Amino acid sequence: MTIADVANRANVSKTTVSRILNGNYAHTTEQTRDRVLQAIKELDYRPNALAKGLKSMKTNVVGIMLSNLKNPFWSTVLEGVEDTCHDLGYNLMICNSDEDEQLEEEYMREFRMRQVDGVIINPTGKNSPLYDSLIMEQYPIVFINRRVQNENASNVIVDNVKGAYIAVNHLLRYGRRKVAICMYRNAYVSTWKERLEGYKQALLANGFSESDLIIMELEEKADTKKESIIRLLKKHADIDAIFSTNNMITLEVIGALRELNLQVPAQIAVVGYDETVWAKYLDPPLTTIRQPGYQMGQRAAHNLIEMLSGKQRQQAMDMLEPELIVRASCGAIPGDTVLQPN
Amino acid sequence: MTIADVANRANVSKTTVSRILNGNYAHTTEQTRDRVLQAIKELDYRPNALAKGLKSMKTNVVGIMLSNLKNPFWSTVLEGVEDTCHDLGYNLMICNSDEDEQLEEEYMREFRMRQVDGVIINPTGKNSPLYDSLIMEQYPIVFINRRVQNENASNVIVDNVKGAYIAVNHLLRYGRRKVAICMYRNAYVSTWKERLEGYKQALLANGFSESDLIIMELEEKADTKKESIIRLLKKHADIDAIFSTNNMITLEVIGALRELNLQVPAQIAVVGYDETVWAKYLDPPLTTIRQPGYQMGQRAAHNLIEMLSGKQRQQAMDMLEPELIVRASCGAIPGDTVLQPN
DNA sequence: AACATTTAGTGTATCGGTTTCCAACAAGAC
DNA sequence: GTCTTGTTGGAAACCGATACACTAAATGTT
Repeated sequence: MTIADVANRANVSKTTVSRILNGNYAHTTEQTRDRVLQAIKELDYRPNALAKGLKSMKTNVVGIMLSNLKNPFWSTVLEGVEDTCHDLGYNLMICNSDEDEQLEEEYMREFRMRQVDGVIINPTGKNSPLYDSLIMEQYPIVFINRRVQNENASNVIVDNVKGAYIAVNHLLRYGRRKVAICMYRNAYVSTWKERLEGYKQALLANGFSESDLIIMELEEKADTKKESIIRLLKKHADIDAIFSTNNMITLEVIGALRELNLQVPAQIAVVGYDETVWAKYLDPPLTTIRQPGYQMGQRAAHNLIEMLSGKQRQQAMDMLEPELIVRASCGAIPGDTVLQPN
Repeated sequence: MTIADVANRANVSKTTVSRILNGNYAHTTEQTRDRVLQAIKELDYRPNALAKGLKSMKTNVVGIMLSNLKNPFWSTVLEGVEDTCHDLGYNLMICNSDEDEQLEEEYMREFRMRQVDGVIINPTGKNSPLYDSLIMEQYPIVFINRRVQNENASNVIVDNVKGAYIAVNHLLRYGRRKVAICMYRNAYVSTWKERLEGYKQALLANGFSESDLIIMELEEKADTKKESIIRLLKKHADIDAIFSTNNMITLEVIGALRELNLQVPAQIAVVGYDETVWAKYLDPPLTTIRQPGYQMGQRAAHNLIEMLSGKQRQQAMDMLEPELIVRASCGAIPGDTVLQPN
């Protein structure tokens, strides 16, 4: 079942069918148009996207590469990306680098062999030369969630410095004096650096000094995160608050606190990064920093596709706003208004 | 940069290059092979997958269609699918029917236009003629999570009757006498029917009768699920346990119980379907039925790809085992051994 | 030495579309 | 009546691979 079959049935040439399929009515009368559309319907003709893409150099497929598919945070982002792609006539190819720079390169290669029109990527952060060369050759790419330091990169991120700042500032405003940050040991990823920076800024802005920073670092790949946290909690026995920098860490922190029988928020207050469906049902309900995941996905897909149609320049830096959601775990009054820095 | 360029550079024909690229060394000496591989490397040649797919009628892409991308349950399944696809040399295309039968058809059409080798689908359940016709024409398709009633269908599912049975049986064994089931009102989806069936079987097996069934039905798309649950809880004021049939419903149930100030498990015990990362951190820690999501994804991808290589017959019914994870919310001793029906 | 067989490699059609260039014909200009 | 212009449509090249049908040379057989 090819375009030739349709052409035969309608007694026209392939050219004419192709024109009509693509809405190019310049060279056809309404009658031939009807004949062709009729034939298409009768034969239930489905164009072969491979052939089309091969000749036209455009597949209408975009790729998305995540670095940790397992984290439910991405469900929401993915939904935003998929919805937008569908609305704009694109299909989506997905892969998972699993924070592995080798895999990231390999998948990028596969995307390009498949002639994907562009890709959205949450970079591992470990492949700067790769990112740079892609940008240099103007390959359509949008970095999401994690920033890539290249002045010609297109990024869609959430303001991590601000998110961390409002979290920690909130804790300090409600009287906490020994606030620790709990994060992954990872030198490559912008999000961690920025959340650490926001934590630091909040402390300094509230009259604390560098020596008051309490940094609890975890191995990202380890299965023993909770044990590490317990160890760190024993080491820093005087802390009265924890700012936890992602949803997975937060769960482990809660587990550790429970195991040590430390009361939240009475003894230790907790603010977690990433609002989730379950945050409000935890014990106690968790104060979080909400990141607009769906919107981030939408924006990334939108920007990429604009870029493809040449409407938008390559370079862009979309910074979305995080939001503090106050619940009981931080020891403040739920319903309190959101605090802004400065 | 095409295969012709490589051929020129290595002073051989396209055919030879093609053979070497595909590991078909039958008609080449080691010397020419080296020359060609050298040329490939020097030119950083990347084969065009579109052209390859067009001619060879095989794309090495599989599609996955979910019906609710937003539910974090699918993160795990997706990871299993993606890992397996990657291991077996396939890429993955993803879409989201959002429980909409129109969209489901549309996406299916798109998959086929893109010459996807096969698809894994969590069906909306509303398109039986579509499923039947796909199966009839031997289109490679694996149904996941939800069963499609067609003797030639290939399904990968979890034993929902059993899952529900062990959940409810557990509640009854620990003395609950008024056990309600909380589920979506949806006539199309096998999972709901089967979980209801398991609930019923457990009651009957424990000496209860049809009249003891307490079914709390929710509108799936409504934003007011919690309110509905509260209304239903007031209506059935005498229940002492709730079996909640998916992770999202469970969260709403917990919210409703909290709002009504009903103590879990003292007044009402809860068992939820779907083990999640957060279940053990809820208040109280939640007893759940674990579904092997990653394994389900693995199996589905594996079966589909076997089917593509002709190694496996079309028909198949892979039934995975659910598992009871006992925590505090059901009122039984955590660490209790898993109960088996009969 | 003559012929058959095996090995190494090539030429070209093909997959199913798009696109460029050209043809046929009608209408309008002079 | 010829020339120009505009409209409708088709023939064929092309995108970049694969695969079939071949050939040329080397090797084996008697």
